[in-house]
Amino acid sequence: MKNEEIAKRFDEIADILELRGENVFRINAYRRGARTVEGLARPIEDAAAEGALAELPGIGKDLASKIEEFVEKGSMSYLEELRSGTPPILLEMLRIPGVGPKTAVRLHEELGVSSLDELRRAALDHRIQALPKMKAKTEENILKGLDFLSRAGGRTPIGVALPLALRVVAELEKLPGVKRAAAAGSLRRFRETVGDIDILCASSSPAAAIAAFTHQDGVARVLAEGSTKASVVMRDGIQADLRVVDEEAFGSALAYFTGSKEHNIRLREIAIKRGMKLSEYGVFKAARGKDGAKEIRVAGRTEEEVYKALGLSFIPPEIREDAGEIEAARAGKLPSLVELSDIRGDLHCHSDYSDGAATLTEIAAAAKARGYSYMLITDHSQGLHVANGLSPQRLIRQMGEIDRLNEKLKGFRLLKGSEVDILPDGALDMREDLLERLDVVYVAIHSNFKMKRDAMTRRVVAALEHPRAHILAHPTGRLIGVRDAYEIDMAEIFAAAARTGTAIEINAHPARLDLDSGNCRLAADAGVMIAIGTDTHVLPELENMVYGIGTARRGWLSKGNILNTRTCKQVISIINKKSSAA
DNA sequence: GCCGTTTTCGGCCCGACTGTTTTCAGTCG
Repeated sequence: MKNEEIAKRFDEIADILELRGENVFRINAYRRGARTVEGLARPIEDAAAEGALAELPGIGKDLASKIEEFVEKGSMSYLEELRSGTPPILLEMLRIPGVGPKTAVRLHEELGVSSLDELRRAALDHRIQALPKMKAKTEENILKGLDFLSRAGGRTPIGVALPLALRVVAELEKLPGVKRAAAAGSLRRFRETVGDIDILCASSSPAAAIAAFTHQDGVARVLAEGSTKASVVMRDGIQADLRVVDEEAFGSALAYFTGSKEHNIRLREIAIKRGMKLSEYGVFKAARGKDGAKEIRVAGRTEEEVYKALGLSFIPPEIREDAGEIEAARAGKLPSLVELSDIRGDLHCHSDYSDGAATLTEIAAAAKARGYSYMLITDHSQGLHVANGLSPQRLIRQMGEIDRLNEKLKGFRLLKGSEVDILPDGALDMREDLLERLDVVYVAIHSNFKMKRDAMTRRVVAALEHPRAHILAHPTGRLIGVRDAYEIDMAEIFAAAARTGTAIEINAHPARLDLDSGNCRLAADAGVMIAIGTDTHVLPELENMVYGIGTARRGWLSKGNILNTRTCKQVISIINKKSSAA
C-alpha cells in the first residue's frame, strides 16, 4: 500500500512550492490531495488500477497522473525536479516550530545557512539579529525551536497524551468560573499519535484559566500567553495549547479545535453555500438590523447544533477526516459507531502463568468489576520461552484452575485460551489435543519477523486455515514509533480470514493499535469479524480498551462488527461455527 | 491545482498571537 508514501511526496511538493512563493491555492491543492490519499481506506494502487483516481476529492487530472506515475515507477519526476533545485536545508528548517518558508529562505540566502548546526551557530553568534526585521527574540525562538526539534522530534503516542490531557482538563474544571472543559484536537479523534495536546475551556474568567494553565504542574516553558489562548511545553516535551471561549461558542469551538483541518474546511464551504459563516465562534447568518448589516449567531453552544445548522447529522469526532463522512452525514447514512459500553468482555489477557503479573483470581475480579461478563485468558504457548510460555503440563494445570474458579464465579466466566505462536512454516505451536480443549484460540507471530512478504503471507494464511485458530492477534506486528509492520499482504489475510471464519484482533495496547483504523475498514469491508483485546499484562492495562474502541470507531466499525460486543454464549457459538465447519 | 443545484472561469476557511513594526507580515492551528 503506497498511500502514505504518496501523501508524503505531495506534502513535500507543497513545501517546496511554498518555499518558492508559489500560488497558495496550488500549494493547498497538493496538501488536500495528500490528506485524501493518506485517509483512503484502501490501497491507492487499487483505485489507480480501476482508473478511479480523479473521482477522489481533491484529485484532478494532474495529481492523478502523478499518482499513476508513482504506482508504476516508484518515483515522481516532478518532485525529483523540484528537489534538484531546492537546497535540503530549506526543508529541514521548515520543521523548526516558528520558522516558516519566508524565514527559512531568508536565513539561507542572507546568512548562507546550509545545516541546522550552522543555524544554531549563527544564532549563538548573534548573526541573525543583524538582519533587518529580525531581533534578539527571533534568535531566541529559533534556538528554542531547534531544541524542541532535537528533543521531542516526532509525535507523542496517544497512550501518553490522553492521560496527560485528562489531568489538565480535570484541573481546569476545578477552577471557579470554568463551565466546561474538554480535550480536542487529534487526541479527541483518537489518532494513534498526536503532535500536541489541545484543550478547550468555557469560562467566565478567562484570565484565571490561562494563568492556571501556564502555571500548572509539569510546565517547562510558556510559549505564548494571550487573553484567550496560551501554549506551553510540558517537561516531557509535549506541547499543550489552551483556548478559552464563551460558553455560547463552546460547541463551535470544540468542533473547530477537534478538526481535522480538512473536515473543518469542508464545513466552512458548506456554511458559505448556505449563506452563512462558520468560525470557532459559531455559525452566523448575515442580517439587516436598524443599525445596518450585522451577523446573528444561529448555532454554537453545542456541536450537535452546529452540524444541524449545516444540514448534517452529528459526525463523531473519530471519523472527522474528510474521508466520506460529510457525504454520509448529508445522506443520513453515517454508521452507528461501536461504544465502550457495548463491550461485554475482554479477549486478550496474560496471567502470572506466563508473562502477566496478576493471578487468575485477580483477573476475574478486576474484569467483573469493570462490568464484563467474561474474560479470555491467553497465556503464551510453549515455544515463547522469553515470555515464560506454558508447557502442556502447565496449560493443563491452568485449565483445571479455571474450571474450579468458574464454579465459584457468579454471572461471570473465565474462558480457557492461549496466544499460540505461529511457527515459521505456518503450523501452530501446540498439540492438537490441547487446542481442542481450549474455548478460544488466539494465534500470533512472535518470531522470524524478517521473512519475505510472500512467505510471511503464506505463513499466516496457513495458520488461519487451521480449524482451531479463532482469532489472529496483532496482525501486522508493528510497534508504534519502534518497529515497523512486517512485510505481509493484508488484503490476502483479510480474504483468508473471511473465507475461514477467523476473527482478527484490534490489539488495544496504545503501542500497537494493530489493526490500525485504515485496516479496520478494509477488514470489515472484506467481511471479517473484529475482536478487541487489551493484551493486558498488568491489571491497569484493562483500561486500554478505550484505545481499541477509539481505533474501531476511526475505522467506521459498528457494534455488529465486533466479536466481544456479544454475550459469552454467542462468542462461543460464533467460534465453534469455524471449528465444526472444518 | 481543483472545482461547479447560482460558475468551465474565477474563485478557493478563518482567526489569534508574536515580533517587528506604527499598520502588518509571518506562522500556526
